[in-house]
Amino acid sequence: MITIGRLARYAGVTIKTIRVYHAKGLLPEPERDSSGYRRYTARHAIDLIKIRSLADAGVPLARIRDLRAAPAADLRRALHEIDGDLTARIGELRRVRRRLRRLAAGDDLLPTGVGAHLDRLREYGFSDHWVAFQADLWILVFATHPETATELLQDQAQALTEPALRRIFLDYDGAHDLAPGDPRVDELADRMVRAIRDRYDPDHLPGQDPSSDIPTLIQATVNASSPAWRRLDALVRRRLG
Amino acid sequence: MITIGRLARYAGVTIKTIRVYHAKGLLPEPERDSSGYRRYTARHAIDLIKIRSLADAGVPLARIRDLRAAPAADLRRALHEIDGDLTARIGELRRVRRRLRRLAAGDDLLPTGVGAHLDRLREYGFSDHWVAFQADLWILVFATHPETATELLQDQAQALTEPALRRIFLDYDGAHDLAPGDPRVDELADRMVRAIRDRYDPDHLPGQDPSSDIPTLIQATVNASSPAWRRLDALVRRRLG
DNA sequence: TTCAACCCTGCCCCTGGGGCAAGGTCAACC
DNA sequence: GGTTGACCTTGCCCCAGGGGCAGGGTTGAA
Repeated sequence: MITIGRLARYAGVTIKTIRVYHAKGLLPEPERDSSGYRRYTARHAIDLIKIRSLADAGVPLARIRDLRAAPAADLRRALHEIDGDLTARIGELRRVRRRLRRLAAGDDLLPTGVGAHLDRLREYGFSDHWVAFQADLWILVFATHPETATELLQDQAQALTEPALRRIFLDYDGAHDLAPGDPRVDELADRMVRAIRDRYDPDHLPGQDPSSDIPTLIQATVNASSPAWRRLDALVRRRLG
Repeated sequence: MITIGRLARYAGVTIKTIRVYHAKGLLPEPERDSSGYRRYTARHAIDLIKIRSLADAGVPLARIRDLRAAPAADLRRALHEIDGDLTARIGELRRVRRRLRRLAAGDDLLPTGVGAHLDRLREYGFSDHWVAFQADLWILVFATHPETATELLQDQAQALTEPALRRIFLDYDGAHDLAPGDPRVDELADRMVRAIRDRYDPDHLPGQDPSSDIPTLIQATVNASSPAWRRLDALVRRRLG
C-alpha cells in the first residue's frame, strides 16, 4: 500500500504522469486512505511499468489504453505496426537532416544551383542589392514552380554568358537609382524589348503563364523598390503587349 | 497581392498555419484590402518559404522567430546545433525500435531471461496461475531493482533445480486452494522455514531489505489472493523471527 | 440571382505532460 | 505541543503545431 510518490519513483515517472494516466483511463484509480491519499498495490506498479514500456516505445497513450483490453495477438500486430511507424519516422528525420545539411553547406536557404548562380552574378559585377534580390526571387520560384525552376535558372544563366544581354541586366541593376524620367530608362527599355523579341518565341514570352501569379507578384515587388524600375516595366509591357 | 489561400498553396501549408505564424510573430501581418482580406506580397511568400524550410527541419517556431533577426553566423551555428539534435533524435528512435522489437519477439513485456525461466516453471509442472503471477512479479522486480534482479532470478532458478526446494514451491503453488486450517499448510511452513535457514545466512534473509517496500508489496499481493497463502506467510514470518 | 469557393474572427480540441496555487496531512525534531 | 519539511489533494493554465467548427461576410462566374 504505497503512496503515489513512491509508485512514481519505482516506475521512474512523475506523480503528474500517474495522475494523467488515471484521467485518461490507462491505470485504474486505487483506493483512498482516510485522508484521501491514493494507496497503490503491486498490481498498479506492474500495470504502470507495462504501460511505460509501451509508452517509451512511442506508442500513443490512447493506443495503449485500447491495447490493454485486447488479446495477445492484437498486441503483436499492433507492435508490428508501431515498428513500421518508427521506421518511417526515422527515415523522415534522416531526410530532414540531409536537407538541413545542404542548407547549412550553402550558408543559406537556397535551392541547389542557385548559390553558384549568385556567385557568378557577383563576378559579373552586379550590386549586392541585386544579388540579394535574385536570391529571394529564386527561392520563391523554386518553391512555387519546382518543375520548371531549374530550366528557368539555366536559361537565365545562359543569357548572362552573352555580353549584350549581360549588359542589359547590369544596366537594369544600375537603373535602380535613376530618376524615372531619365532618358537612359527609355533607351534601356528599347534594348530590352529588342532582346526579348530576339530571344523568345512571341507566343511564349516568359512570365506570361496565366495559371500562376508568381511572375506578377515578383514584378510588383521589383517595381515597388524603385520608381525607375516601375517605369521600365510599364514601357516594356506597353511595347511588348 | 495574393490572398491567404493562394499563399498557403504556394508555400504548401494550410491557411491556419499562416494565421498561427502571424499570431506568433514569425510572419508580419500584411495589409488588408477593403473587405478585410489579407493581401500578401512576394516578400511574404519568400519569408514564409524560408520559415517552412527551417520548420520542416524540426526547428521550433520560437527559435525560428529569434533566428530571423540574427546574423548569418548565428544561423550557421544554430543549424549545426539542430543537426546534432536530429542525430540524437534518430538515435533515440532507433533505441526505442530495438526495445520494441525485443518486446515483440518475447510476446510480452518481459525482461531478458524471465521468459526462459517461466518456460522452465511450466515444465516443472507449476500451474498457469503461478506462472502468470511470477511473470508480473519479475517485471516488478526488474523495474524497481534492476541491479539485483538478475542475481535474484538466477538464485531462484538454481533453487528450482534442487528437487526438495522445487517440491516446496510446487506445494506452495498447490496450497492456493487449501483451507487455511489444513494441516498441510503447517507442514509446508515447517519445510519452508528449514529450507530458508539452510540456504541463507540468517542475518541476510532475502526480502528483508528495509530500503524497499517491494517485497512487502509483493507479499501483500500474494497473500490477498488466497487465505491459505496468507496463513502460510504468517506462520513462516513468526518462526523466522 | 444564385452558388461555390473564399475569407474573417473566435473558440475549443488533440498529445504528453509541466508547473503553479491553495490547501490538507504526516512524521520527525525540539 | 509547536514547527518544519516533505508529501498529498484538486484545479487551473501553459507549451508546440496546428485541426476543426461556428457563424458570419465577400467574390466571381454561370
